[in-house]
Amino acid sequence: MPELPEVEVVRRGLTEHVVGRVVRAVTVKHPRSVRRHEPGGADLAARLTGLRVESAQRRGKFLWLTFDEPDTSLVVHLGMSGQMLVQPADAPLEKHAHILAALDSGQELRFIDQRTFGGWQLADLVEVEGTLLPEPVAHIGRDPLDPLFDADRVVKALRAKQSEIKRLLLDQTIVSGVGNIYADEALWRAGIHGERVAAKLTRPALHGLLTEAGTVMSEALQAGGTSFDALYVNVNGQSGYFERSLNAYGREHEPCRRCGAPMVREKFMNRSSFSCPRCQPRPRT
DNA sequence: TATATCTCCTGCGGGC
DNA sequence: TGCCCGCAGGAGATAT
Repeated sequence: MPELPEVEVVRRGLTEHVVGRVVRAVTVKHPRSVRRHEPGGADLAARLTGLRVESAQRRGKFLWLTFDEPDTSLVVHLGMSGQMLVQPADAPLEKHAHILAALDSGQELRFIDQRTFGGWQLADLVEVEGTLLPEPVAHIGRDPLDPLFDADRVVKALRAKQSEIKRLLLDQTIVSGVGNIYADEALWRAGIHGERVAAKLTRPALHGLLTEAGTVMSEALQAGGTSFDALYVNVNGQSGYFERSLNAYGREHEPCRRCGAPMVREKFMNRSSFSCPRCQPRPRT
């Protein structure tokens, strides 16, 4: 499932294979994949055709391409199962290939998305605190790998919240890029239970948690991302290998790699959370 | 205003 | 074998 490291792997792949190329034609095969582009798939296809890709950028889990047409961007979110593949135009079509963009290189950029949570949309670029961002990304906070990430500011924002810390880690407007997997990993490394109320955590504890979030995602990025199945692959169709290094996520009943206690799985926000009951004690009620 | 919950979707695995 | 159900989860919409 694509989180920040996986999205960054895709961004790098796009930089290598798509930047500098001209879009020759676009085919939208599934309307849900362009549902956030309000004028519709035909408009998206018409406006993309003829543009030269100038850069591939990212904030958190949002990707976007910029073009030789100023102020225009193509925002891509991979959702839960999205892939961006660059294939020869005559390669067999993948089952869930929903958008095809023919490039002047003779290759095709394909958006493949089994669960259709992701999608493409064209958006204007707007300036936010000195940085140009697509309008749909303007409200997203900086991620821990961003050179301008301001940990003091994020800690201050967290300490003003009466909500559980894991819920806040997943709130992309506060700190972006963290999904369910890396939230559990960062909390395990920091020794904090996800249901602790943020406002009751100390500043050093929150700084430590943010540091761990950045560290775990950096390590995952070096490994090429996390992959549990065929749903996540990078722009070349290769899977990541970081799942071998996960300490919390998916390890129910397995011994904690720090203290040996059996890891537990709990329901939180309609999804699974994995933690060590000894290293990450639940908050006192 | 802040916080919590619901909804979208598809493939897989378990139970019967 | 085939059917049904629960599960996975990002982010916007809706409810409290």
